[in-house]
Amino acid sequence: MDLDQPQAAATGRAPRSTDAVYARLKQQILDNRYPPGAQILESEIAAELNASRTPVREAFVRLQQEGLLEIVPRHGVRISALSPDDMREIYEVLMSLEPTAVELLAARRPGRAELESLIASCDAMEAALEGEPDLQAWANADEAFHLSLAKLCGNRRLAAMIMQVWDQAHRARMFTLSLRPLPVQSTAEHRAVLEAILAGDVERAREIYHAHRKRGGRELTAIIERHGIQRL
Amino acid sequence: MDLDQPQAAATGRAPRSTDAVYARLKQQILDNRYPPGAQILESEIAAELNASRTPVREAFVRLQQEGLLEIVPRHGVRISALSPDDMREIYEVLMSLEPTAVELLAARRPGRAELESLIASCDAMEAALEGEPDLQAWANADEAFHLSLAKLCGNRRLAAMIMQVWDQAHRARMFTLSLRPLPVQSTAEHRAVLEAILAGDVERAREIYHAHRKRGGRELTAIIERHGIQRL
DNA sequence: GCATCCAACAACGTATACATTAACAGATGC
DNA sequence: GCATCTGTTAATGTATACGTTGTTGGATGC
Repeated sequence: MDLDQPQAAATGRAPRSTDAVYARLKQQILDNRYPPGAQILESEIAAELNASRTPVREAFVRLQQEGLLEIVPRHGVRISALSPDDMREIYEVLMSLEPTAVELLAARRPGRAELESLIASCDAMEAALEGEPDLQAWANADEAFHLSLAKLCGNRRLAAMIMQVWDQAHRARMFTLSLRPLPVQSTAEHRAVLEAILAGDVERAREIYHAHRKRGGRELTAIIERHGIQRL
Repeated sequence: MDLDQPQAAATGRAPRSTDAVYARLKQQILDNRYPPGAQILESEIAAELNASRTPVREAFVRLQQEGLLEIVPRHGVRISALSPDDMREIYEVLMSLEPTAVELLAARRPGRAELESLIASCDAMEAALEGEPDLQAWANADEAFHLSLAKLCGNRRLAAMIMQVWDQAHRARMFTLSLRPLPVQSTAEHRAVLEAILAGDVERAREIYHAHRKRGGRELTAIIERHGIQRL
């Protein structure tokens, strides 16, 4: 759990190959460009990204600790594949951390200005469902909402942890996006949380958020079971 | 957040220098052998542990993501120094995660056998306060209790996160150990949590644990303020 | 005397070389 | 024909070499 972006955009600093490899590799994993469970060699990535094995190894270590891949000694790395049990773990963690983040934020009594990114995300989610639904846009706004909230809570450790498990679940969310019912209720819940924060109603904000996560977890579990998905 | 011990005791496996460096360095940091905020060079550690810079760098990356040190580009690493604000963050995270862990454990209705390590820790805490108090023994038992609980909750991600922030706060706990009142109430609270788990009373277990953490946080904050501690 | 500039050096970031290990294939013995 | 053993090979883990960067100390100019 590093608290800052891993030395990424340190302006002016000489750009480090390690950071570039890390960023690109992470993006490719999140974009599902490697099948879950895939075995990859250091030299493959090194060749693909025009770097030597050294920065690649360093990126592997970072990504392993973020739970996106697993270093298999003497055999390169295996891209993480989430089991239904992993999804349960992730949702349990989020059901614990996210309501806390909301609570901390609401207790600060932030003004509209500070919540601008949340408001924008809410607007974007609602807009994405008007007329022809744009699920991809909705998912982006949903993600933006949750990550903004994590960042705004005033606890960098909490934020880093939320973002970490969120990333782990990213591929699963994208996969189930089109399998779940239109996220109308979810969108409404986001708006309700936002209102509660603005009203400074700490307890209500926490409640709604917890229910939101709980419902989301149930929905996802149902989809996974219904489709008999074992790993993703 | 790696879920397993970082390839440490993979029996039979050829021992990796990286793991040895990682383990020793981590232990030395937790033992406060480096002053908080200390700047250390790769070559110093390499010489001290009879390894080359390569495994040292890898260990640095792991420890940075655990929040025990910070890699300062071109300047080696700086051992983390906790500010009062950091302590607030850590306690907020623990107040969120640990009650969840207790809840998950209690909901499983575990038998006495499964809770043996918790029972032993409770006994040890009580024993440490009988007669001449042995604060070090008490602290060890306290730590054992909390870490056992994390491991028993059935969620590896949750457990890893708890252990991570717990490690971050380790030095601060050791420092304040002799400055706080005799942890009689804390010991009683542990026993009460254990009883609640055995009784399968999920809600009560969560409540007690949350209150326990809250009180601990207040106590620590008070000590920090009273002594005007800025970094540790 | 003080600020500035330059040069030497020290440490890092990356590439590469070397040692080690595990898998695989071919050969050998039964 | 099948199992086993061994030599080869490929990929990792570690050490080292090299280029780059940031710092420090001294000399120079005002």
